[in-house]
Amino acid sequence: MDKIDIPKKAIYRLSIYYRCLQRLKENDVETVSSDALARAAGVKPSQLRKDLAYFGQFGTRGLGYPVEALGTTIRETLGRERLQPVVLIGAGNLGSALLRYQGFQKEGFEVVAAFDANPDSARTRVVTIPVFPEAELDTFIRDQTIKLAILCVPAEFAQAVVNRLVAAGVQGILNFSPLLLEVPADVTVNNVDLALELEHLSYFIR
Amino acid sequence: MDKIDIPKKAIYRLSIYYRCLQRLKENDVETVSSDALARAAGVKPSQLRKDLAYFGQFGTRGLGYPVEALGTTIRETLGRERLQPVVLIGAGNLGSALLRYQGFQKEGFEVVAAFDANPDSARTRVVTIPVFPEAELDTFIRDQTIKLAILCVPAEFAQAVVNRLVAAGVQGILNFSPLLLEVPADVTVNNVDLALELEHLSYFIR
DNA sequence: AAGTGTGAAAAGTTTCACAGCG
DNA sequence: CGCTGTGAAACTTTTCACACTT
Repeated sequence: MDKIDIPKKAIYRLSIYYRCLQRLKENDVETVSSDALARAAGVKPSQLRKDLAYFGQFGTRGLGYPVEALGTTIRETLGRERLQPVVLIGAGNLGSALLRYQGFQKEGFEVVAAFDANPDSARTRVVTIPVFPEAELDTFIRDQTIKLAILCVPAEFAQAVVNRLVAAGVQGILNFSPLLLEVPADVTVNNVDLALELEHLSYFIR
Repeated sequence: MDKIDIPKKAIYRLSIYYRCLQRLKENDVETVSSDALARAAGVKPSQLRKDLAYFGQFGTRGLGYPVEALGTTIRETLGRERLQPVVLIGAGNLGSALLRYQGFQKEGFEVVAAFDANPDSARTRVVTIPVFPEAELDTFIRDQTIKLAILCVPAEFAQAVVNRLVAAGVQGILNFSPLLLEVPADVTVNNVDLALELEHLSYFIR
């Protein structure tokens, strides 16, 4: 894998480009210039071209990029050729909202199961995704070879749950606990820290 | 304001340091070295020192940083001396979960009101924060001089709502719509794009 | 002529190493 | 002596400018 020298931020942008390409495809656009796609994605054209160049040559000089083919390539690059199953741990307030959130399915992720210390609680009954007791987490992940997990448990349990997830084979964790998680180098953690984001904003208002 | 040449990422880290300092304070620690605080925050000691140096000199050589005083300074730097009122727009699935989310209050933000096209919907009844019809948004923000908003409306309405927020005086927006928002230069938008974060992870699993 | 691909410059950020202070 | 503050070096990422292809 020569993923080493590609800026991490470029990977994020790839997802954004992919979304824009999908919209273009829906509108039956066949070709798009770096200029137009960059504007849609909110980046500079030169950056878009540089980002795409990390993965190969996709454009035709004088013409632009083929919408469909570029979309497919990015999809494959992101490892999204096939539907990724995801589990969610902690179906509390935020967790159960995420279970109902349509954005994940819309982008082609399937939340196949949720786990909670108290699976019968009122909140979890609303959703159609099955909620299992937390104890079954390890075997489920192993049996279904799940690689992605969304973590919504209270901060004090987060590290313990992460250790179990990692041991069971999870390689990517979307973490909503405001906490620094310790994981081996081959596991990626993405932190979504809502209070932190709000705090960051408050610096910029005068 | 000489906020110009401070790395944006340093601002994020400031919030993290602040949290760590709060924990230390709770444990009655009076002084902390850059080494210890950096480890708690998950950064290199040299980076911590550099970050703090952007704002002045707070440490005592040979000793470390005073926990309480440094906390206060960071708090002021982040513009958090006083409780910041926040409004939330769009009390749907995700929005109403955020209304119930305790993390914001825990970090000293008060979500004072929510607005929704359909304020009487079942979901919004659970929460104690008042949910007003969307039409009252503009006057409320103006009257209460609200500067921060959390945006959870469906993507197709997001830009229109943002225009109203900005016109009413909002300067910071925490945006949960997977959409590029257009705002004037003096308004800051923080995007939390959940599907994007998951997609990003899927690149790193093999 | 239009628009990509890319080396090189610029800008931004992190890390180092050590002088200097308590 | 211990630990901060900081200039300079190293590294990363973005932007530019233009050669090159269709």
